[in-house]
Amino acid sequence: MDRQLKMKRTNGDAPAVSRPRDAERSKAEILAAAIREFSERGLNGARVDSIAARTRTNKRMIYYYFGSKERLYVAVLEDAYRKIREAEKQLRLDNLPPGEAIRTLTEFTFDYHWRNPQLAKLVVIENVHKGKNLSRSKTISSFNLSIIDAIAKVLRRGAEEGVLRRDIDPVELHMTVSALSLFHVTNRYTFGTVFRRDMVSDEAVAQRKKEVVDIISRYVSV
Amino acid sequence: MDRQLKMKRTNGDAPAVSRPRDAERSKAEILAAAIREFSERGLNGARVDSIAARTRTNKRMIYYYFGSKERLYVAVLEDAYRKIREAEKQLRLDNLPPGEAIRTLTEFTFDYHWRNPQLAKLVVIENVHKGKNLSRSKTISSFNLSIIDAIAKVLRRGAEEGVLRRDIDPVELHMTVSALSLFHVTNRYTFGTVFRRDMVSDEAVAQRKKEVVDIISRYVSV
Amino acid sequence: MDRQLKMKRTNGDAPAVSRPRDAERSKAEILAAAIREFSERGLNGARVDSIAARTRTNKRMIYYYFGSKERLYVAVLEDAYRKIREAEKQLRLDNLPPGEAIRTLTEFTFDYHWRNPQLAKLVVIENVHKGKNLSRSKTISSFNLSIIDAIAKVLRRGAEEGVLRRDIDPVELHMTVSALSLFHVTNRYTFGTVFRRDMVSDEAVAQRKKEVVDIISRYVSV
Amino acid sequence: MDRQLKMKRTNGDAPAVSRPRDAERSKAEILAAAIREFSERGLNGARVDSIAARTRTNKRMIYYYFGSKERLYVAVLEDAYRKIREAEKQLRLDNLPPGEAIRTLTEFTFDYHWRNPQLAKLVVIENVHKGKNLSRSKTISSFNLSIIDAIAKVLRRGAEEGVLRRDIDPVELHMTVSALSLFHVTNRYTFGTVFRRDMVSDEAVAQRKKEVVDIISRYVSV
DNA sequence: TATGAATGAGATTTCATTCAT
DNA sequence: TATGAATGAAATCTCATTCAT
Repeated sequence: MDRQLKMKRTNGDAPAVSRPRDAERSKAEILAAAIREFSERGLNGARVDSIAARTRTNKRMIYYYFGSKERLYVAVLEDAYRKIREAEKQLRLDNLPPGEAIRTLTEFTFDYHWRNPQLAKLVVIENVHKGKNLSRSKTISSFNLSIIDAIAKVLRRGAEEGVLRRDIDPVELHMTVSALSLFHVTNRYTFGTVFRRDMVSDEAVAQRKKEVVDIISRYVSV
Repeated sequence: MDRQLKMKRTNGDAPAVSRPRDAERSKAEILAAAIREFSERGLNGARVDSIAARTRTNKRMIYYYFGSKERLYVAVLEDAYRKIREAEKQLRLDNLPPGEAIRTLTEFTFDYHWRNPQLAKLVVIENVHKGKNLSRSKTISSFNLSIIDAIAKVLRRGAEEGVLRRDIDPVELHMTVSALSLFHVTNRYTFGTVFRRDMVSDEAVAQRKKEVVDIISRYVSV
Repeated sequence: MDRQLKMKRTNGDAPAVSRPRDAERSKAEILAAAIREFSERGLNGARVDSIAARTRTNKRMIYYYFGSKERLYVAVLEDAYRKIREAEKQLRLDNLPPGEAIRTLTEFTFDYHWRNPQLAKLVVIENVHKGKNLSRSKTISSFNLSIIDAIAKVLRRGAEEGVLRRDIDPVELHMTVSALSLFHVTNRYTFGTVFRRDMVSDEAVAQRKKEVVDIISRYVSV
Repeated sequence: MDRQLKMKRTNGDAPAVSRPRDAERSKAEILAAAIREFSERGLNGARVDSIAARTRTNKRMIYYYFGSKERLYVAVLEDAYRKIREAEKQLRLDNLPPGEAIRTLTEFTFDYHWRNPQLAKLVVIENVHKGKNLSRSKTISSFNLSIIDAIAKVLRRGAEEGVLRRDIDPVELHMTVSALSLFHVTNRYTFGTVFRRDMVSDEAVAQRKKEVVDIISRYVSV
C-alpha cells in the first residue's frame, strides 16, 4: 500500500522513523479504524482482525491500548459523540437571530449525520445492546449537555424577542431534530426498499432536508 | 446430554404417535422465538441455539423449515412488517375527519412502536446490514404500500376540505411520523443516558407522544 | 468402553461404525485424557488441544460436554476422588482385626498414590489455586466422607478391644496417613534432587512404605 | 501509557542523577515480588507483568537481571530454600537434649511452613514440573544438606544417651517431619473442603502441631 | 540502567451448520 | 418429522519476550 513511505523510511543514514513507536498515533489510528468497522458492522459483526488490518499496528496493540473489543467500542462511542459536539461549537449560534439559529442548527445536524453516518449507526447499534456499554462511560453525559445549553440559550433569546414559542423544552427540541436527522441515515435502506423511495440522490436529500427544516420551523414559531 | 430421558422415550412399547407433530405450530413457534431473539440481540448477536431453546422443537428444525439463520431472519422481518400493516387497517381512517385521521394515525404509530418494539429494532438492525437481507424479499414492498395509500387518501380529503395543506407528500409524511415514533424506541437507551432524560415512565412517554402529535399537526395544517 | 453396545446398534443392514456417536463414551474418553493432561501439567499448563489430541473426538466436544476448561478440570477432580474412595471400599476393613486394618489401609493408601499419582498431583495443583474450583463441586464432600466413617469404625473396634488408643481422631489419622503417602508422590522430584535421595527404585519405595506403616502403627498403638 | 509523566522526566535541565539506581535493590525487589507471584499462582499461572507491577521497576528489568521467566523462577526456588536453612541454623539444636531437639525442630518446621507458605507451595509446583527447573541449579543440594547433618548429630547423641532409637535414618526423619508439616500448607484447601475440617483457625493449627509432635516423638523414642 | 511500545505465536472459546439415525 | 452428537472454521484474547531509545 504505502511502499513509497516505506522507501522513505529506509533512506538516509539516520535509522529513522522505521516503526511507529508513537503511542498517541497508534491509539488514534486504532480508534479511527474501529469507528469505521463498528459503524459498518455492529459490535458483534465487527472483527478485531479487520480493525487491526486498517491500521499500521497489529491486533495485539488493540488489546494493549484498549483491553478488549468492548472497551474499544466504548471508546469509539465516546469519540463519535465528542466529535459532533465539537463541530456544533463552530456554529456560533449566539451570533445569529433566534429563528435563523434554529434553522442553522437543524440544517447542520441533518447534514452532519448524512455526511458522517458513523455516529448515527453506532448509536442505534448501542441501543440494540440496551445502552449497557455507553452507560459504563463516566464522561459521556458531561460533554454532551453542551448542545442542550446552546439550544436553551437560543430559545430564551427567541422567547424574549417574541419570535419563538415560550413553551419549547430544549431537550424535546433536540430530540425532534435528532430524530428527523438520524432517521434518514439509520433507516435509509429499509425505507428506500420498502416504500420504493429514493433516499440517497442529492435531490432527494436536499428535498428531505428542506422538509425537516420546515417541520422544525413550524414547530418552534409562535 | 439428557440420555436418561432419551432412553425412556425410545424404550417401552408405546409407539411414535404420542406427539401431535404439528408442522405449522413448530414453524410458528420458531418464528416467534426468532423475532424476540433477533430484535433483542441483532442478526450477529442472535444465537441459533438460543432461538431453539425458546422453542419446544430443536435446532435442527430451524434448518429444516428455514434453511439458514439468514433466511429465518428475513422471514422474521417480513412477519414484523406484515403485523403493523394489519394493525393499521383496523384504524378505519376513512371514517374520520382528515385532521383527526392524521392525529389518530400518529398516535397509533407512536403507541404501536412503543408497545411492540421488535419491528423498530429489527429495522435498524437491518439497516446496519445495509438492507441487503430485506432486499431479497420479493413481497415486502407490495403489502407495505397500503399505509402510503391510506395516508394519501386522507391528505386528498383534507386538501379538498381545505383543512390540510395541499403540498404534503404522503411518503414524506409517513417518514416523519415514523422517524418521530421510532426514535423513542430505537434511541431510548442512549438518549436517556447521554442527556439524562427519563424516556420510559408513563408520563414521559405520554408527554412525548403529545409533542409528536403537536409537531405533526402544525406540519400538516394549513 | 462399550463396543458391544455400539455393535448392537449398528448391526443389521445399517452401515458401519464409522464415527463414535456415543455420548457416554466420548465424555469418558475426554475425562480420561483430561486427568492425564491436568495431572501432568497443571490447570494452566494443560492444553485443551492436547486433551483433544488424546481422544478420538475433537476439541469442540470438550466444550460441548464440559463447557469450559475449568469445568472440565472440576469434573476431573471429582472423578479422581471418586476412584480412590471406590478402591478403598474393596478393602473390607471390617473383616480385619483393628491393628491389621489400620496397617492394611496405610499400605493401600501409600501404594495407591504411588501407582496412581494423578489424584495426588491434582490435589496439590488445586491447592495452588486455593481450592476455589473444588469448592464449586456440590457432591465432593458427600462421597469422600466414607473413608472417615471407615476409619472411625476401625478405631472404635480397636478401642473396645483395647488394642488401639482411645483418643485418636479419625480425621486426624486420615490426614497423617494421607500426608505421609502423598508426600512421596508430590515431593519426590525435589526431595530426591535436594537431598540426593533415591525416591523411586522399588527398594526405596518399599523401604519408605515400611517406615510409614511403622510410624502409623506406633502412633495408634496403646 | 502514562505519557505525561514520561515527558516531565526527560524534560527540564535536571540530569539523570535524580534516582539512586540501585541494581541490588532492583534485583531484590524483583525476587521478592516473584516469590509471591510464583507461590500464589504457579509457574504457568504467574505473569511477568504482575511481577513487574509488584515492583518499582519494570518488566524489561526482569529480563535484564534474570534472563527469562524460568530462570527467575529457579532463582526464587533457591532463595526460598536458602531462607529455611538459614532459619534452622538459629535453632542451636546442639545445645538441647536430643529428645527436646527433635521436638523443637518439629515444632519449628511446622510453624515455619505455616507462617511462610511460599516454600511449600513452590516445592509442590516444582514437582508438578517434575523438578526439571530445580535440577538445573548447581548449588541447591550443597547448602540444603545442612539440615540432614544437624538431624544426624542429634540422632547420634540420642542413641549414645539411650533416649532415641538407634535405627532412625536422618533423611527418613526429615522426610517425615517435612511431610507432616508441608501437608498442612499444601493441602489445606482441599482437605478442609473435602472433609469439612477447619484447617486454619489458631486452635486447629495448634492442635495439629501437637499431634505432629506426638507422632514424631513416638516414632523416635526407644 | 531504565522504560514504554510493540509483536508473533499460540491459547481458549464460539457458532452456524451438518451427520446419522 | 424429529433429535442428540459432532465439527471446521474462525473469533477473541493472552503472554513471554524484544525493540528502540
